[in-house]
Amino acid sequence: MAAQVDHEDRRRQIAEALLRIADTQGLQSASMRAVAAEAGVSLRLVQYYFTTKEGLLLDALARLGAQLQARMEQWIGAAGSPGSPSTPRGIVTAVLSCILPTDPESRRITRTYAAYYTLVLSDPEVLAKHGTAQPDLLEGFLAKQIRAAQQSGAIDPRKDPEMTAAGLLAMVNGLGSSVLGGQRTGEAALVILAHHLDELFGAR
Amino acid sequence: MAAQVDHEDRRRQIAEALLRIADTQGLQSASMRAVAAEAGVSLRLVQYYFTTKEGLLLDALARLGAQLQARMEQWIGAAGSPGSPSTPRGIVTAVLSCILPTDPESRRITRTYAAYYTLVLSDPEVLAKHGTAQPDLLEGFLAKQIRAAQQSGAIDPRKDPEMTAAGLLAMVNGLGSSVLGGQRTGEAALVILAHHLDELFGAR
DNA sequence: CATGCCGTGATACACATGTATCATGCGAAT
DNA sequence: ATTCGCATGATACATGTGTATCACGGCATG
Repeated sequence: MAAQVDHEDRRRQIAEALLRIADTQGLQSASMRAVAAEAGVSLRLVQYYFTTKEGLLLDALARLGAQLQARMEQWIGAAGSPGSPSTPRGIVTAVLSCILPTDPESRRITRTYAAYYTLVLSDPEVLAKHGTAQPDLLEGFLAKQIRAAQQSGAIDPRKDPEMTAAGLLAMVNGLGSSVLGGQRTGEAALVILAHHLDELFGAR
Repeated sequence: MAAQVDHEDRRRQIAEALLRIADTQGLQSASMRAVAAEAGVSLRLVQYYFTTKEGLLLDALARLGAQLQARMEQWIGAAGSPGSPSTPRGIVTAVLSCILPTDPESRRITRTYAAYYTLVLSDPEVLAKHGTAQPDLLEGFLAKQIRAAQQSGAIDPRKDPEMTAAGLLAMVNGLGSSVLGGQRTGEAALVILAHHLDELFGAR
């Protein structure tokens, strides 16, 4: 039987309020009361749907992960739409540059992830499955694309795919951090990434 | 006249207690009382030497920066001691690999910096001068070393020094984050870095 | 109609936190 | 020797926090 109100909708509404606060003011400002106010509901409601704060944090993090994944799939799809059908280079470029905080959406996602980062460091065991699974998968995916590019002759076959993928991903992460820290603009980071991708693939 | 007690000593003692807590439990656990307890002094003393908490945080951050810089200079010096006198490649390798969280000391520094990172994101203006100056200087320094290596023929002269330096630094940052997040061991990160440095300089 | 349960509001509670205040001791300068 | 100022201790205060409790309304089912 359908409940009187849509629970999932409520949960989403509250969790996204949490993410909004984490983005704009950091996670330490995301108190239960602040989340309730941001979501336009009472404190009791937040308690009702997510019994504890940890539950709320975890649920919101899961949603954030889903958002990032959706965004990546969208960018990968868009990479092969107008021209050639999804060359490895296009896919790698899409994945990496969609992580970089250039547009408002990616800025939001990156900032919010950064807000969670500190939390993970002080509470390593709680978020074990969420934190490590995603990056490793991404790294493997990139390595596969690189290997494909090597077989089609686009990349020097002497390069190690795993190491190259890991290096690229780490670089994008670091570039993202520098953008968030205000040291560099998002466009500048994108230029640096493009430069290195140009160097990796034989284009000149 | 010399004060009854050495103020600088006390300040250092308290600030390092703050850094110790930030390293092990994160900055959000570094309350004034916790810092006082860790330093073995009364809460009043912490208030006395650093009137406000913000003052304490800033002072501790400055000390952390000094520690990192000292460590880097030491590693740069050690890079040219046994063999050749400080080749650019040695310097670049030393600088980058000394940032990576491999030994306990660098783990401590990196973790503590990470703890401050979130703070900078939510309070961008307070730490404006401290946050942006250091990385930019480092990047320029690395670019200079790369340019020198190009002139001595060790690096492909067609590479852009600034972009290469920025990319390397970002990569090391990202690698450090992955190590702290438990995704990778410090040695693994070092291997990846070495691999990319081998690729940059012509060695094979 | 009665009953019981789900959704929701108001409020309480215990605690931690940053900061301020009051007080005291102790060395030094007049 | 007295007085003044620095260093330090004990404690108070206002506020924000996560969580728990009590109470009430409405809808479905008997």
